Amino acid sequence: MEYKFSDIEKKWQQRWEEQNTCKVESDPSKPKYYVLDMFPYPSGSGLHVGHPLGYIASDIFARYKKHCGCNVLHPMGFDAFGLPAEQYAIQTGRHPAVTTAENIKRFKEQLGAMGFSYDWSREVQTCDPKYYKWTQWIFLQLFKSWYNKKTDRAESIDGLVKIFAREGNVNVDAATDFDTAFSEDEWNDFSEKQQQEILMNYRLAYLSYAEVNWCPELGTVLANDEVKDGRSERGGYPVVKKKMRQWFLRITAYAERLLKDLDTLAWSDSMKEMQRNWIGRSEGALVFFDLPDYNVQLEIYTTRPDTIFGATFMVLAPEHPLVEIITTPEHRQQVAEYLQYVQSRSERERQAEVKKVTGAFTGALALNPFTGRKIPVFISEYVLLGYGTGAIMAVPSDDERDHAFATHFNLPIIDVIDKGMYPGAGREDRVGKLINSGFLDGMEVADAIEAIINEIERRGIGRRMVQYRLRDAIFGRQRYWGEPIPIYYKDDIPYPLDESELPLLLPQMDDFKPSPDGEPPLAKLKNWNYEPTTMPGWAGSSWYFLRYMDPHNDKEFLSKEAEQYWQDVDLYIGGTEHAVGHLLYARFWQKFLYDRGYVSKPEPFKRLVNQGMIQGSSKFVYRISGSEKYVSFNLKDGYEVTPLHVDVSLVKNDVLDIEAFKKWRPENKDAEFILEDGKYLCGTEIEKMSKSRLNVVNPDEIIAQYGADTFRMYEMFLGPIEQSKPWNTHGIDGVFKFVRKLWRLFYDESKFLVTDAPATERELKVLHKTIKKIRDDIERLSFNTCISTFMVCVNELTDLKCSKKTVLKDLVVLLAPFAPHVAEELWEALGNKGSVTAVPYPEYNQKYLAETTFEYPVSVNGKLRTKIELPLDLEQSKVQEEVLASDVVKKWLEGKPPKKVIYVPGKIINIVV
RNA sequence: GCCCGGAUGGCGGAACUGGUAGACGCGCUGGACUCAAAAUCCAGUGGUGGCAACACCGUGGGGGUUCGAUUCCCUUUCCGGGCACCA
Repeated sequence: MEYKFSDIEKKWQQRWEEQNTCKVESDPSKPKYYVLDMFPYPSGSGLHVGHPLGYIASDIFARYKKHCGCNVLHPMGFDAFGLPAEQYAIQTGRHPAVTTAENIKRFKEQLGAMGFSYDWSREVQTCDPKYYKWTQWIFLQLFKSWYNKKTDRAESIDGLVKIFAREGNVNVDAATDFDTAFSEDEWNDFSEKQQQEILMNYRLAYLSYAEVNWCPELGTVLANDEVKDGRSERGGYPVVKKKMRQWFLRITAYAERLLKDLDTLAWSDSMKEMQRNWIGRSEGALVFFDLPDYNVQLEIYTTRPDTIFGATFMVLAPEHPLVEIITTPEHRQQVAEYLQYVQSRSERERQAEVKKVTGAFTGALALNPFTGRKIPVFISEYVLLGYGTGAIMAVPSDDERDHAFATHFNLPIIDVIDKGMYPGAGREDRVGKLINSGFLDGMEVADAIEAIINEIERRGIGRRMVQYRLRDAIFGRQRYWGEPIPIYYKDDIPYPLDESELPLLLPQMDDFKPSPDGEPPLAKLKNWNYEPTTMPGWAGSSWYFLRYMDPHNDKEFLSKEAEQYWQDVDLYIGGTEHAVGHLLYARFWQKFLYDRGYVSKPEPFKRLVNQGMIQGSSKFVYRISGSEKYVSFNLKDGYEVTPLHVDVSLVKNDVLDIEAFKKWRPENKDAEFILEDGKYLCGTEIEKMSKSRLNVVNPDEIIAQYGADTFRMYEMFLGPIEQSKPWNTHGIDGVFKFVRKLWRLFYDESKFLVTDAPATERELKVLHKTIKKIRDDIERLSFNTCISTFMVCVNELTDLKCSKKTVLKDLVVLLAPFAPHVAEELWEALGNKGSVTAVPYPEYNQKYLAETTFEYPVSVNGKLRTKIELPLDLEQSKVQEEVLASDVVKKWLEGKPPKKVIYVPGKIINIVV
């Protein structure tokens, strides 16, 4: 009988569906295990071979855990709101709701063909009102909460109102920029509008004016992580800074906890490091510098207060509010020109020319509180308004940028650190001894920092301060295809919708082109009295993992019972591209919900694995400029050529199918070719897999040719999941051969070969060795070595002609997570009823692994000389005796006694002479 | 510039805590079957020398620790990723 994968796979996929094999319910009698994939954005081009890499890995692990007796939650859904569908709609006139639904259908078909064990009854789609009702609900909870620094958690805003009414805000320590004190009497006298405006400063979801990343092309603002190199991540359009009224989420309140709790997570070091850098904690001091000629103080932040004796000038960000006040009449002109220049520069230019020194003198002088000298105040774009206080004390002796600035403007430089044995050290290194620094002289940097901060605090001219680079997240988007924000306005005051009014449905619209002035599409609707911006793409993905636990609940976002049972994600698999976006926001929402008592775990994802990207190998043809002639790869150097992407399906082993190429596009029909050895060879480049690069390999084709089981195993066989690698189909035959070889242990051309004969010791050894290795390797997600182990096992069983039921039945179960279809088929062939999924995973028996003797490699001075068979756990003295008795060893020792004999049981014997 | 990774045959990659480097697969070479091809099966396959047994070299380069290093330490080159005027 032949191995007919397409029949087998169809049969089992159908049966799993009919029998609800993958459905899972809370079951307190079993331990839970939650395996999650990052749900995909359903793009119009469907899945390519790169997408399933992580899904296959998670499916193997989920199935494995099921075999181990766990109750496994392994769901899938779609991140269905977002820019691409809306952009596509604007170009084609097709409504995003329609195209999204189509795309999801296609994705589900493709996923189904790969035999994943998803419980589709738990599917979520972020654009479904039944889902986004609860996204809106969480937003309302954020709106109705503030962050109490005293208790270090989010609390109800109603509680805050009570405190205000009772004692004003003087005893309140909240996460806010608001610093105006008021008493209980003042609070009670404020108008409704004034009260609401004050409360807005405390809410975790709040409206504020701020510089935002505005993308005119997309007609919307973007979060920091959606901007790369001054361009939008989606589409690559220019981004400019713009001051706008926006919704924000106060993620900065959680900066310290988001940082600290990273230590509790089983994530890769690089992933944690990326989050640490993004949060960007630094310790330093806030210091006030007097401006004697004005009645104001300049607040600066520094991480190196010890260098204050070397501060010879100050620099403000150009947009700093004090610039207007302190600029002297004679410098007004210069400053205005400089501000003009700064304005004219795009974010991109500014980033590209960071080395360029620019700035202007305001004419104002500040007083260095420690040297007592008057120092000039400059403005320059190298100081950013958004970080610290937007002003610095410049220490040109120790800061590279300050030094460049001082040199350019001819300002004094005073050495304050004697670097000693670290002459190349910079300010970050914090090494050396203080000089020219009054009472700090002779101190090590670390001690000096302590001493100066104490002195600053004693004099009341500043204080210790921790600063984060993390900014509050902009939450509104001037776009259509997203969750409406459940806020309405009365007298221009924003109020939350009542929870009973949720969901606030996204109204049907046909024309939702963005306008360049920032007017959101919903504002065009006459009877829309709600907030006109919608939520960003990451809103729905910040909590979807919780909804899977209780997807159909229309009373709560998540019931207590479901939450208590499933708790958190045990294994999360997805790409690195979400390091500082989704993964940070999701942790933030989880912590918020934890504070408010809705979930019981402060972190959502215990273990995170980042699958690598599968790149495409793009193929190129070389057109001779100004002609219809194409020259083969190795001959192209003699010509002036333009490389053009060619569809990978037209190329086999770098050879172009010329006829197919001519038919491929009408403009190619008269193409001529300069061949080498009668063939046209294409060039290759490894790039990201994408439609535009014509290098997309579709999994459907591979599955049609080899079947899903081979496809799954081949993707795993390519290498470690974490590694990125280019797709190539060359090796897939090897995996396919393995499945057929396994099949041939069960069937030859005509009959079923399996017998009930007892297995030999030798066969059991092969089996149990395999069980142990597979179990160990699955646990550390080393699936590529699992496949190799299976191959070795089947090769050995084939050599032994072992078609014995006792051996094969364990092997089939062992293989089931990897190749579920063929495993089910063979399990049934062995006379078993029911799905193999329910069968316990085989345990290995130490008895069959334990060797009594071991062939020891014997080395002399670390060089392998011979091998000698010895009982495994022999005493050192016995070993010595045995080894030295050997003729070969005697020869190597040349009659001299050895200095030492090193014996590691089960590993090696080494003789030192 | 800073911070993380990584470098092993012709190729993808194995070697879990220092212990026989190159598992497994691809490719290649030779052979069997065949009129022939495909498919399948068998054997070989890191390099150099040798008819051979065997010897020497070998995990990007240099150095170190160790009886023993792909693995640990220092240094250097190259590649990938992230951040980037963050005070």
